[in-house]
Amino acid sequence: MASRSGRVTATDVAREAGVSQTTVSYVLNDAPHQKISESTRRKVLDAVAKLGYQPSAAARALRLGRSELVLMLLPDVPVGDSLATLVELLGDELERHRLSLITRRTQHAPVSSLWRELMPAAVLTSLGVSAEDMAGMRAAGIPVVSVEIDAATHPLGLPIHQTLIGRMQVERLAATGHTRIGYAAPRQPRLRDFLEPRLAGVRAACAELGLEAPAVLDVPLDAAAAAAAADQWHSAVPAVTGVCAYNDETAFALLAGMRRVGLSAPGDLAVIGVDNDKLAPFAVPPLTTIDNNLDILAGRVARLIVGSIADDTVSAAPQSVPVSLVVRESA
Amino acid sequence: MASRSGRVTATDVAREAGVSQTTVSYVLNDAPHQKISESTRRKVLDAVAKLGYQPSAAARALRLGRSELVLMLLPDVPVGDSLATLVELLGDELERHRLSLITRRTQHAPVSSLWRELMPAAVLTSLGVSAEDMAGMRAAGIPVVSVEIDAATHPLGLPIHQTLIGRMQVERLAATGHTRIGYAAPRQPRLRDFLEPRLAGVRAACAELGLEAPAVLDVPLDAAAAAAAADQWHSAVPAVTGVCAYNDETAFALLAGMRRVGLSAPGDLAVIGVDNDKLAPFAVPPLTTIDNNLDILAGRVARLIVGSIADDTVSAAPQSVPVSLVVRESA
DNA sequence: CTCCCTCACTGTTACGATTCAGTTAGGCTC
DNA sequence: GAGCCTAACTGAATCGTAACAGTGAGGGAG
Repeated sequence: MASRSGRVTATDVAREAGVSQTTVSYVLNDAPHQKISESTRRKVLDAVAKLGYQPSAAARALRLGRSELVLMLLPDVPVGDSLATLVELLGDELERHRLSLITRRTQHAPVSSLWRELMPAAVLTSLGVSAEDMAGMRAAGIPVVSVEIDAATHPLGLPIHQTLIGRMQVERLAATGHTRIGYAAPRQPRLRDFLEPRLAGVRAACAELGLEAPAVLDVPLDAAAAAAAADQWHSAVPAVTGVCAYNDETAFALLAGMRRVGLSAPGDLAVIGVDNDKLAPFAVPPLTTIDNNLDILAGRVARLIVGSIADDTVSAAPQSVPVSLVVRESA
Repeated sequence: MASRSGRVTATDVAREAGVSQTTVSYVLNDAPHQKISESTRRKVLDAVAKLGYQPSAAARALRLGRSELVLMLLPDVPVGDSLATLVELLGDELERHRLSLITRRTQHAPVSSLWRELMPAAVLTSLGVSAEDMAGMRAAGIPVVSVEIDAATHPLGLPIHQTLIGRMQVERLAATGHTRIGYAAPRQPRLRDFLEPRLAGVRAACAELGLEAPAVLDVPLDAAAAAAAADQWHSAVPAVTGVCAYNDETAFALLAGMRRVGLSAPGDLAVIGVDNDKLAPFAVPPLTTIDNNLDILAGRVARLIVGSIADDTVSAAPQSVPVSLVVRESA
């Protein structure tokens, strides 16, 4: 049945169904403006089922000039629980639309060679794509969706309000009576692009609430170093009594450091994280944190991508993704 | 310069360099058995650089009958820190060989439609691919690498000795004086395929060391439920004094549960996890665990894949990946 | 009866790369 | 100087799909 090669092609299906290959293509693609009789359609679909025909992604991509891949460009940062979750959810969501998600670190290869080579159906970026690449992709008709830090710079962006996250951290601490706020920053310089807007939010909230500016300290993922930071906050005059951590990992490290120097949360130092890590409920004490609701974000991003592939028009102005406070015991 | 369409093709390069398109292809692929003069080679490469030519992955895939994608089939399980890390490391490693990693949940789509559609350069599987699919892929010349549970059933497998992991957990507990062992199993039924060999290792080690069979209890990711399990172990007669957790997440939940009922590790109940999660050092007390060295595994898997694509022959019998004990304080 | 229109298809080309099977031009041998 | 060989190329077929541009049959209008 199958031609000389092993593969079952649309031509094989056509032969089996007694129609032309063109007709097979029309049936399978529900081609608009083409009248196909019900009997023919049935014959084709039966032949497809019988032969187990599966269209070749490569041939389709060559013909259409675009593949069914979605390229996600990641900042060159170790993925934490939250980013991994986003990638996972997004992959599942896109899969429902027959799209495959490919992730690449921005750093490793020039971005242009990637998209020119893969002809992705869409590109998903969070940061650091050059203006030329943006222009090139636009010229090639590739929709670019950015999960944003700064919604202003990118047209088709889905903002995560990083500043809002920082704001909410401070508001929680202020609401529980803390007036002198600390900020636990991770050491990795690569995270700075995420760190800065969050910290800006913290600063802004402090200013608005009439609090002193936050005392920023590095808290690396190391209990001993974190202990030093905890001690420094605690023994400051006036003492820092509430700390916003960059994320839950940093918060875990800080809590471990505090334990070393005999401090406990929230009594000596209240701690609030970001991400709602899977392990956050098991921290000592259970970690109060900000959930950025990546499941919702993933759904929206997927819809935005699918929409911009189909319509070829920019969808409605993207809404900011909700962010919620998860109160446990650490703050 | 570029033909009517936007894309720069090999034909454009050929025109620019004043040679045939065939020659361009030979130069770019370093075609063996083809003599290309140095001057021609230079002309072609100059034209490539000048035009910014990037070969079309789709066209190449169509011609060669195989793409540059590596398909990783995942069991339908929420990805934890360790699996996410493996995926990340593997992606980076494969990227160095111009391969792109695509992950898919086994459950969602029939596997056959996936590989027939994508024509991947290789398939990476850990579990649950049907015999027909295996045969089909073999027939299509797609190398299948399995990161193994059971090295016996798959020919080109890279075994992670899950049983060895269980064994090492028990050995650690026995070495620190524990004689009555518990096993903290996750609730998700999907994890059973990983759970069973680990538990088998635990059972075997207990038997060999002359200990009673392990007391297996469900420990879901919920502190209250984990507390019940902890209490049950502690109040058994004779009491269970050391628990092997399925993984670090389960261990975190168990430690949280113990805290609720006033038990502490390792005094009342020693706890040992698996995975060496990023947060394991920050557990209370810091979590003793088994590191399955996924970075090493990722490197080996990548090499195995690249090797089997290139040689088309099965590489040397794969060695089992080292597994190591990380001693902290919980056991 | 002729003309035209619609329905339901089919023939053929193009997408961009790889590669088999030639085809020159020049040098060497006898 | 005829014959042969090799180096250094080029022409054309091919992979599987999509879709443009027909094509014949049947029916209705005039």
